[in-house]
Amino acid sequence: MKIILKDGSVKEYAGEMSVYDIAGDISEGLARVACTAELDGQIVDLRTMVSEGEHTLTILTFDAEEGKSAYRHTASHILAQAVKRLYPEAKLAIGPAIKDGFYYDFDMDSLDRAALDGIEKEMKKIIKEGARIERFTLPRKEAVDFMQKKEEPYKIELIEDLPEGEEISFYQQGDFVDLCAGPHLMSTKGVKAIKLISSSGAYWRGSEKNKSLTRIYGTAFHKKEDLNAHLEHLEDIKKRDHNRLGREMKLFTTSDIVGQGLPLMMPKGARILQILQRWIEDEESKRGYVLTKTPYMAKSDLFKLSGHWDHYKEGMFIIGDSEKEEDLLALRPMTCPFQFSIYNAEAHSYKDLPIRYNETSTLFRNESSGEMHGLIRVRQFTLSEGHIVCTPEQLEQEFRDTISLIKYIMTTLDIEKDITYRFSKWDPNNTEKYINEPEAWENSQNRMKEILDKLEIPYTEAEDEAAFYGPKLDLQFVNVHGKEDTIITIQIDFALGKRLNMLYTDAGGEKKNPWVIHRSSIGCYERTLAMLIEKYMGMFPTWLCPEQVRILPISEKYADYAGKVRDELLEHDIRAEADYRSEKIGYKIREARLGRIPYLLIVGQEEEENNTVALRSRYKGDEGSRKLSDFIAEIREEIRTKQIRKAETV
RNA sequence: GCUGGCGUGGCACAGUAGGUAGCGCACCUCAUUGGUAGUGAGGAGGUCACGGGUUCGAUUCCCGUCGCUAGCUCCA
Repeated sequence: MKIILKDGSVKEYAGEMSVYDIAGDISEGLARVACTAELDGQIVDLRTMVSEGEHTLTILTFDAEEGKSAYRHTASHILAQAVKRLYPEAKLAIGPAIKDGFYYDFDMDSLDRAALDGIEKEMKKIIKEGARIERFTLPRKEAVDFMQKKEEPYKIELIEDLPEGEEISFYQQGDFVDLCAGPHLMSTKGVKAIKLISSSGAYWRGSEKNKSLTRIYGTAFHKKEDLNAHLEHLEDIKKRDHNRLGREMKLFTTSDIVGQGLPLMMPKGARILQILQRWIEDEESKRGYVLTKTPYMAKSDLFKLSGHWDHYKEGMFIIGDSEKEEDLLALRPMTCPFQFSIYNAEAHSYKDLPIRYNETSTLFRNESSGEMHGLIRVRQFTLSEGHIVCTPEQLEQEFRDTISLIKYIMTTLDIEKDITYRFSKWDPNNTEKYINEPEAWENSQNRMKEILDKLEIPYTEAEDEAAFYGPKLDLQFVNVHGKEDTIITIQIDFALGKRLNMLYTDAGGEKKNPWVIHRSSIGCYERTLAMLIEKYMGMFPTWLCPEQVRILPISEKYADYAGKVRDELLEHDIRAEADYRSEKIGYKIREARLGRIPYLLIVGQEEEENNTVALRSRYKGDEGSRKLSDFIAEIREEIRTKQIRKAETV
């Protein structure tokens, strides 16, 4: 047979050979580090026998994504083996490789850190033993019998769910056998550096209706140094965690007695939200939006009409005694029905459309207790919420304009590279969650897809992620923990206009239901702030800083001048504080040192005499002395243009 | 909601194999200080989240509640 390697060179062999043996023939070193291979475009196990004929073959090592997967998947089997040795009664579920590591789910009691350490030790022992990993297959019936004998009910369920005719493969290392599609390394010895990270609960097959299993997370690297670097990196990114940084920077706090999911914005945090909100409201106004201000609650009748009562009741705070239902009020989880009521307060002609409503809208959602997280998942939040009411002909242009607004916001905040687009569609089988009008769903999803493709938006599609009334384009952000959240959303709504009987008169005098775009521009302010904290590690761009300049007199003698400088800055809308207490200089400049206050002005005799300031910035460090008026002009320009400057010194 | 972990002065943490608690930073007072967490002296601040149980005695052990947190599930 003829094997074409990735560098184009050709090897010829007589008779069948395994991928592993070919790797060994290329070089012994390559065989040692081989994790998996790509044979004729398919990822295959190293044990795969290559038949006669011409083939292309690339040996994949830990450096390749697929290699990492195979490597870590093998590590997960070692984990499973170790667990079975220490806890023979544990039942195996599944154990895949994931980004940066692997996990394995077991039906067993929960584990503490000491138990994890014990398992980790056993894993290292297994690696040292270096058992060969063998692959074999069984017919379905025998596979089930085999797992029955091993008393592995979850594995039996998995086998039974495999499509008829699919090859059922197993991997064995020593006395441990696992149902697995592979690929795997050739020996447990191949796994060099492992670490168990944590354990937690996880539902069997991801459904809360099923049994809760114990999941163990771990990671594995080819080199010890890389593992250590990764662990350090994990520690490092925790320092960006908005939940930690936001509290440390006194942006927000929480209180047991106030309640879960109800963060308290402290003066600095509130300041940032105010800056963002003013900016967004002004920007939207420039783009033809009109502001509304609607109630925080409404009679349940409104939500029954809108469909929220049927599709979103679980997520709502209901006020009043549910026994006397006619009197029930509910806090609003969304603004739509309110803005629609404003629309309905007058008669509309097609000439009025589009109408773009926006509101900085405080919303309430009764999230389950385990969902709350810092500023990212809360029970009360403020959304830059808007609804565009338009004709079918206007839909595309309005969608375009919405995207353009969002892009402007993301560019200004410098987060456009940090987000991904998700086209969220309904699931026709989930009739509980969605308004069941398949035709309307098809129609609006097609409409959205068409627009997205035209705008060349690089999106991924997601089933069963839509709103109950229509498809969404979600802008996704990944937080420091690697968890993805929606930061901004644009939705096409085919349903609520009809439900709430929204109408306009078209050119022919006919009454019609308009289309509605639900959209956020900057998202929910709390969540967006969380993202900005993590993005900037607390070093916000100057225009967003709650404190932009701090003035420090070198001795109390110059406190007056420091005060004068501060007043002058405040006069020019620059947020400045002066600190007279010279014994505090050291501590007070800590934040400036960390880059959280971008500018530090030091003043003494020389500065007072010449009306100058000695400037230190996070951008350039010691920038020397300059005229106060020059400094003011510079910083004002930076704030006005919302510059994103890169910190060169911190 | 589920499965873990955690909850000690404003913040970040020690500690107690059960005998009612400390450190650092911050805070207050005095002195000193012309240069980037300055120095010296002194001081205040905690019923160890809350409720119950076991015990002669609980911050420490057990149970419950609340909150924080990592996942899962669900969502902006």
